[in-house]
Amino acid sequence: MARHLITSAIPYINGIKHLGNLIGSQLPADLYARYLRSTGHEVLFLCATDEHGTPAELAAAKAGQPVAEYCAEMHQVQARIADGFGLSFDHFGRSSSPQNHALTQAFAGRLNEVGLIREVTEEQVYSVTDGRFLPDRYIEGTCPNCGFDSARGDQCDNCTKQLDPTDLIEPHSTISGATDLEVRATKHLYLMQSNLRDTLQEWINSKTDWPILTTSIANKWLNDGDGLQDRGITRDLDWGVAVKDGDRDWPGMEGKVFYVWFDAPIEYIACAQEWQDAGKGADWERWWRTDKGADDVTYTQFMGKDNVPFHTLSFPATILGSDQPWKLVDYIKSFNYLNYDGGQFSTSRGRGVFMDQALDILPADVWRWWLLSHAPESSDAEFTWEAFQTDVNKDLADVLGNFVSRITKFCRSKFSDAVPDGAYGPAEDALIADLTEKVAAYQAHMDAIEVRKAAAALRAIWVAGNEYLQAEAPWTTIKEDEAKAAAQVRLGLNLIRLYGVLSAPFIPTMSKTMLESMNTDDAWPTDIAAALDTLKPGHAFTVPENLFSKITDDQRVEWAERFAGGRD
RNA sequence: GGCGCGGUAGCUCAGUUGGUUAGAGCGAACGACUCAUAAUCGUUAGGUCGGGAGUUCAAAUCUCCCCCACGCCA
Repeated sequence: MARHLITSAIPYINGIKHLGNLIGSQLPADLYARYLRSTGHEVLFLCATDEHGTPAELAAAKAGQPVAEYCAEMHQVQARIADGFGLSFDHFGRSSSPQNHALTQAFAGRLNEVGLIREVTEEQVYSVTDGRFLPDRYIEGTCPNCGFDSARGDQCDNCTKQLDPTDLIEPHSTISGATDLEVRATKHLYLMQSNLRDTLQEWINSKTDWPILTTSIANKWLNDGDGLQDRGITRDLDWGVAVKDGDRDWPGMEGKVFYVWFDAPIEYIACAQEWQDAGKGADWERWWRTDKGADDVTYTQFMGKDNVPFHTLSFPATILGSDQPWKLVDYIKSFNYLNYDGGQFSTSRGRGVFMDQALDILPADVWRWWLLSHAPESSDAEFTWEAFQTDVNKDLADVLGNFVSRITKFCRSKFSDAVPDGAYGPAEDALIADLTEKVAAYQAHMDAIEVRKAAAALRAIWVAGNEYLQAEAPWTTIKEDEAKAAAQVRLGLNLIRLYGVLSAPFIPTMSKTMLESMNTDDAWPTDIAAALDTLKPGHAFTVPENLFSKITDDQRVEWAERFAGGRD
């Protein structure tokens, strides 16, 4: 029994995420959390919404709501959908929480105390009409290079030339369209990451067991060009964590907030405080402070590859820079992207399936199974409706669902709604030996967080049951030796229980149905022979409804059409 | 243009430190079975491992060059 802290990258607040976002961090994190809990470990699994920054302000304005209200509402929406997918967070927090505000300010104060903060005065574009400084990408104008009339302040999308907002001809605000822009001086705080370069490099170098994807991205940022650069950690915005030096005011920084990428990862820690304050647990520092019990915690982070630099460098720079005994991440599991039918998922164009839509058309377990068994671990992966249909129909309906169906219905028609009595023989012993190996392989992949391989191993365990039934053919056996057929059926019913237990991390709802039908517990097997002897003769069960109805060709065609693009 | 991850059977992917006839699932063909969601089980077919050169007794696996896809950055 060990202690595991697990966090998923925190999704941004403005809108509902698509399936690519889901499989990129929350879903595999949930798989791992569920597996560790099932196998008897102590787990704290945290996630939250990332609520600060300009996009949230603009989304709120578009919705005609105050930003705090908008965020509170969207947090509820995301929480409900996460629940629908069975994401078993111990707490789903908010980066806008009072806990995170205080902790973020405390970190900034501490970093200032140890001399890792410097003040920089820079020139930025200010929109008089909007009454605010504009980030580069909210300024558009004509490209001085190619004449494209919708070039953004940071880059021209037409000729790809990198720009400064001041380069643009006839620049205007994309928020209001205002043209009364002026350049004003403004002061910001920079985290001196360059001072921590060697420390970070040494730390990254020590992580020899991390995925190549993770370390290569980190090394690129550490060594590319002039190496790791100092980073601005404040912004001229209203919505965010007010810049303070601990709990004191920060002279000259009035009216400014911390950059969203400074406060968002700190929410991983603050979320544990929220978890405690919500009455769900106690002693949060036992998970986060190595001087207060967290020295035996294994901390695993899950995220998409776009988040890797912030988790391998920026956030560790905050932690290491503080020189305080905060828990550092032990393992980063990063994912590539899931593509949709030959292209990218697109939030702006509504291309692909979004989490709420997915739950509208099919049970969560179906999505969980397909996404996890195709997790983009080694490279980008591809979602197509054809593959989705054949894969889930085959795996969930034909291999697993039909197994449950055939054995329970056979038992009911030839025996009763109770486990029949019969002694196991050589064939059953052989299956037990085979499954002992297969379960060990499954667990090895789960321990290593090899998601696809674990799915394949689990499927092989399901298939073994069908192989056994086909070879032993109780429907034939029963004609000459009823006791032997009874043993075969008893084993089959016990297999349903075993499958229910082992499959729970992937398909928790179907697993629950299986276990409830078998009227049994969910104790993780340590000995397969014992596990397959759990349901004793006479144990009553019920024949469940089919676990999963297949996706029809008509449905596939309709959905492919519906999700091709055009969502608002 | 630079950098990064990839390019293995029709499809989706495995292939650990180079070593016997390159693997799995799906799909296909054929066969078996009939308890079951026309499900299941078995057998077979199919790849000059992106292209070229090199190192080696031996390369999908190492080196160099090139091509392609995707991504990041200038």
